[in-house]
Amino acid sequence: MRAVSHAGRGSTGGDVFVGRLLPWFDDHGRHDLPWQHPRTPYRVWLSEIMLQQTQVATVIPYFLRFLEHFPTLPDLAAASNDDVMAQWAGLGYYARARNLHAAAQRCVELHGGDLPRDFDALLALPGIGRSTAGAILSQAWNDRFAILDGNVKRVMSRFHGIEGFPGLPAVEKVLWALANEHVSQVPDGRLADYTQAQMDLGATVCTRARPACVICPLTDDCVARRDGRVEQLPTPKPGKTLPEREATALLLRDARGHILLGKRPDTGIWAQLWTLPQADSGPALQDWFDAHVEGALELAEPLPVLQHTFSHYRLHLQVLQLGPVALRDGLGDNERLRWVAPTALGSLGLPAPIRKLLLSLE
DNA sequence: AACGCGGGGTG
DNA sequence: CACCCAGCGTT
Repeated sequence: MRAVSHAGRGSTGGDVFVGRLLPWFDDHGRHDLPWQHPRTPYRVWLSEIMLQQTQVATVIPYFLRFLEHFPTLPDLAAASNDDVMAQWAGLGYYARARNLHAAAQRCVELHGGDLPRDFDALLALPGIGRSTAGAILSQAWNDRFAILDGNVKRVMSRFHGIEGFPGLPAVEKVLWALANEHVSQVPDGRLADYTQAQMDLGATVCTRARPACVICPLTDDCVARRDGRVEQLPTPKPGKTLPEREATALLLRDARGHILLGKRPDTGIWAQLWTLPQADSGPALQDWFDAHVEGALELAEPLPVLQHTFSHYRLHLQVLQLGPVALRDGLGDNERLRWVAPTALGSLGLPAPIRKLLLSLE
């Protein structure tokens, strides 16, 4: 993939990502995690399953206790389901424990009581997906397989400046391609370290919040760092589509060119701010107009629809412009409704989109 | 493609 | 309190 040969390699042609990550891991990576000593397939597998969506500090005591109860894979396979679930209790995502137990039994039936050293055979075991299979093969046997977990997605997104939510299939495809390209450049015998190095970097340096770019070994070649987009990447999960609401507002002027503003109620959207008279529906707006204004609403000129996003809905606001008009007798110039000179708008509390609209018209 | 699973960290 | 995470299986 061209993106790698450009961004991932220095002028010498080596892979900068790999070349800087491995020495960093030797000096600053984590080398004393329980599943690293000894780094057997069974222990690596167990750790990888426990670490799915769960942090290292949480996993460690469970991992140690679990191994005391089930020292080997056949021990686990032979255990009762209740015993396995009891050892898992508190870790969450209990399907992981069910799958772990079932996979152990399958390994006894099909693979002589060991985990298979084969990507497709691992993938066929319940609870093992593409990333976990790669993690097991690379960590347990130094085989050349990439991983793509949350850490790697974050590191890759930043290092290569990849836009788009990493959960989207199209984005994930790009990230897998980058991960595969890098892993092809890792020296023989260092695949286990490389896999751990990526996770360590993501967990301790290239963190979700407040990444420590100053001490990052990749900082000189990181696209997000270069472009000042570290805080923006990876692109966050898109929020659920907000409900849409529509409303209509009136931009009324009097003979002096003053604009009619009303004060919002004490509660609700835009509470206590001054804004244009507004209604949720056409009839409601007509009613308000007839009660307050001398003139014909039909003559009002529609402005481009304003779009404003609140935390819980998106508002499309149709503003109708009309003037000059006068208020009916006895209305206006009080604490809830008044004519305001354009020059005085800046000193009132106006909702941001309304302020922007009014100032753009002057 | 979207969702459920679960407990813990984080702003 | 809302959001996110060392993912995977199901729908």
